[in-house]
Amino acid sequence: MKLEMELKSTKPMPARQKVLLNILFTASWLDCSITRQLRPFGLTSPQYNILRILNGSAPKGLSVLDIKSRMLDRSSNVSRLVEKLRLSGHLERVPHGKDRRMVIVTISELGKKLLSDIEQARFMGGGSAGGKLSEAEAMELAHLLDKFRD
Amino acid sequence: MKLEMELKSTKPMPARQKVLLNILFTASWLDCSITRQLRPFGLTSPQYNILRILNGSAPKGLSVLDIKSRMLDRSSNVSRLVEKLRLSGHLERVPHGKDRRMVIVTISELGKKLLSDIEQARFMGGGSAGGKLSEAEAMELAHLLDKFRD
DNA sequence: TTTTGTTTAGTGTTAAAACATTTAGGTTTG
DNA sequence: CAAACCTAAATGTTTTAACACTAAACAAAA
Repeated sequence: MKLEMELKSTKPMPARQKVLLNILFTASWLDCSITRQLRPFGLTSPQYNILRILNGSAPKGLSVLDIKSRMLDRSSNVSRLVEKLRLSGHLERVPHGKDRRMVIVTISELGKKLLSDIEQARFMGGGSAGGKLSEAEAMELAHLLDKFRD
Repeated sequence: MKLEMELKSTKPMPARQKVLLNILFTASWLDCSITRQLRPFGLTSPQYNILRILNGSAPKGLSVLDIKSRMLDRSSNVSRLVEKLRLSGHLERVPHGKDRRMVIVTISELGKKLLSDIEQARFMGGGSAGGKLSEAEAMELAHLLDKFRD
């Protein structure tokens, strides 16, 4: 559905403002959908984000700051999120050998299994967001978003 | 900067997944920028959203549910946000004549003034996000986002 | 009319975000 | 070396989000 419909906007809007609202609205819509998909697995979306980052850099781990710098939401409190995931057994924390201020965080086998379970549920659910977009359109969209942030 | 750079992503990603991450990242970036701009005015971004919705439908007011259905983030607790804005004098609440369950919310003069102050500060700051996009690109981006949600 | 169900707004509670601050370890410089 | 400074992680505190639930008013039907 078009944004104007979604927001029941009456008056016409300048294109740049429409884009701005559309980005915020689409992201909220998407995050809501992701949250719903993650719920049965007991994960929040920032937690999921961390697990995927760690999985991507496995078997090497990352420091807390390295994780933060790779997150979608840079205002996340990584220390507390990591502690939660450690308590649930999805990652491990080991002190850094050289610099004892740092902590190296690594995804555990249980964490990897959870990620693959989620992947599979998504595949089964078929609900892949953005499915209406062609490959070329997806690339164009990503490019325009990059340009938007410039 | 390109998304891969921002997220320090090493491995190549399928286009649709890249779009997904890009939408979430861009929205978080944008929301952070808006929050920073609103801070001096003592407004949060959902509060600002409500004031703009009410301003758009002034002089007629809207019910709490009508406001909610027009918000960017549909999970907002409009009752509490409205109460906050009422306490700060930026809007007014009057019970609906016919249906006493409803409350009609209207932006106040103070609320209108606040919006125009914010508008002006933005214009002065010059920091209009998406400034690098041409009119045509902005329209294309909005269209692709609409299609993404389909 | 009374019962049943529905809609609208508000509330209660828990968890998480936002933001500053602290603690501890490391680095640099006098 | 010691003092000042910087960096990484954790913590404290306040506000807000998330979610279910309640209360009141309306609507419909028996």
